[in-house]
This record gives sequence, C-alpha cells and structure tokens, in this order.
Amino acid sequence: MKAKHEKASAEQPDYNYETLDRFVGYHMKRAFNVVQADLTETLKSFELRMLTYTALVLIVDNPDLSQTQLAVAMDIERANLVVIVDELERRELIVRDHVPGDRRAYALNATLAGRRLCKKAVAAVVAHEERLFSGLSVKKKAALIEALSDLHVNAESNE
Amino acid sequence: MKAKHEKASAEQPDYNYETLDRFVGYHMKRAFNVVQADLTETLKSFELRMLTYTALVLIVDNPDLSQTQLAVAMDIERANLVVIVDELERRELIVRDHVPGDRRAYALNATLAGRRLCKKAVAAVVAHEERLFSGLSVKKKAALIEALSDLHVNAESNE
DNA sequence: ACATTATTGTTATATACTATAACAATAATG
DNA sequence: CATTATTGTTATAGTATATAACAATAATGT
Repeated sequence: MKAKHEKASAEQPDYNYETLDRFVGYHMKRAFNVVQADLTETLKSFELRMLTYTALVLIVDNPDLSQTQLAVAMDIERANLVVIVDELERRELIVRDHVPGDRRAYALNATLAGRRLCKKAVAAVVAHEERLFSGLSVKKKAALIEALSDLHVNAESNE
Repeated sequence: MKAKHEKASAEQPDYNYETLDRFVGYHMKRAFNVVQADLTETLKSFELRMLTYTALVLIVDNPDLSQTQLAVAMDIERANLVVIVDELERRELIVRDHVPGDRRAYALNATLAGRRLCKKAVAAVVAHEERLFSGLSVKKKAALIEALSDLHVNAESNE
C-alpha cells in the first residue's frame, strides 16, 4: 500500500469528475487556464499581458480607433481600458491622437515601435498555439474555432 | 453618412479582427466570457460563484477529500482554497471532518443541505448549458468537449 | 528514539481582472 | 439655448490568482 504522501499517478486521476465532465463550460475554463498560462509566459518577454497584447493588436489592425470602440471590440468596460491604454502609451507603442472636431475623443494609433513589437508578439503567439495545439488536426482546430466563434459572435450580436 | 455617435450595426461588426481571429486562444477567451457571464447569473440565486460551485460539486462527488486534494482537483493554489472552503462551511453546505491519525488534515464532506443545493445548482447549470449551446448539435458538442478536454487533461498529465 | 524533512492548512500580501458609480468636458439633439 | 448623450477618467469594491512564510504535525532516515 502506498504511503499517504505519495503523489497519485498522474496518468490515473483518482478524482470523480463525473458531474463536472458533463459541462462544456467546465472544459472551456480548464482548457483556457492551460492556454492562458502558456500565453502569459509567451508574452512576458515582450512585457505584455493578454489584455495589453489584445489591445495592441486591435489598434494596429484598426487605425484611428476610439477608446470606446476599443473597449467594445475587447468586450471590456471603458473604465478598465484606461490603464491598458495608459501603459501602451507610456511604452510609446501607441499614441492618443486628437480627433479634429471632437475634443472628447482620441484616435488610437500604433507607433512604428508598436507595430514592430506587435509583429514579433503575434509571431510568438503563433508559435505558442502551434505548440499547444500540435495534437489537434487542422480540421479539428478549424471546427473548434468555428464552434467557439459561433458562441461568442452570436452572443455579441444579441447584445 | 451616419452620424458619428450612431451605434454600428450589430450584425455587421466593423472591426478588423483578422489577426485575433486566427487564434484559438482568443476564441476560447471570448467564448468563455459569454459562458461565464451566464453561469454567474445562473449561480447567483444559489449564492454560489463558479469556484464555490465547483468546489461543492467535487466535494459531493468525492467524499472525504482533503483540502490539498481539492486544490489539485480544481487546479488552484492551496492558499486560495481556504476562503472557498470557509464560505461553504459557514453556509453549512460542507463540514471539515477530522481525519483519524492525522491532526493536520481535514476530510471535506457535504451536508444534506449541501447535497440538496448542489443537486439544484447542477440542474440549473444543465439548463444554462442547454440554453447557451442549443445551436450546437450533440455531435459537435461532444467534439468540442473532446478537443477541450484533450487539451487540459493532457496538460494536467504533464505537470 | 531522535533529528531531519515533508506535508497540511493558514495568513499575509501583491497583482490583475472585472464591475459599478459618478463626474467633467464636450458634442448632439430638440 | 436648454437638455440629453457621449467620451474618457477616477474611485472603489469584489474576485481570482500567485507567492512567501509559518506553525503544527506526520513521515523518513539513522
């Protein structure tokens, strides 16, 4: 008989997950934890976090975006966007350009340094996903993306 | 031309997501946000959060679980489990039973009230998932679960 | 039997994410 | 010109997550 402190075999989980295993949401959470942990490591060398990375990518792909539009695109509250934009601006990766005719609004634009860092970070995230999803066929990966995007794009449409 | 403050058509998102859309992780995050928001609403009437719900389910399905085992099962730090178990204990949904021969450890067990609440909460989560994934065929839902669980179960095995 | 090492649960602390409310400045509307 | 709405910001609170350190206690090694 094993001593009590010996770790249970990793290949043979000895917990009863029968209830939780029925739920897609549970698997989504656990799987996303794995992805997020690896993504966090991947982005660390660029001194980016998931939110600042996402914001940078969206600003690069959508010149002249306003903060409100960026918050909507990221599905976060406007108030919580401020520190994200502040950080990207402080690092001179983006600028808050003034909008002619509207003194309230900014037009967010990436700098050259921002676009360069973005390109590198995207390449690193591509490698991170290739690593994580290497066991998934191209067909299954496409199906996964389709199912997940159906879920959140439809939810965005219903807002 | 539309006035500037008019909301863009919801059916026709006018953002360029071409970079982010390539990433499974991005879709996982966005889709999970949707699931989590609905789950939060679902659990609110039971005064449960996702973590206290998960803990309760695991304790019901695994009598005599230790706190360390529960933390492992939930993939969270032992330190962060304390307030979760505290709350379930305070609500008399679970008890911290002593372990004969080991004064350090507890055996976590659900009370009758805990099992009853768990049963109702699980039923509500079943309905929440049926609502959210109604557009997904049974086959596709199974494929989604398989892909996601492959990802996180494999990661758990590699720890 | 005793010293050493490991485990269990806890406390403290820090960071990040998320939600809500309120506000000033400014634009749009009536 | 008064009223309403928008943009961005500040403040605050709650939750989740990570790390370090510790006391009490069990397991291990000699």
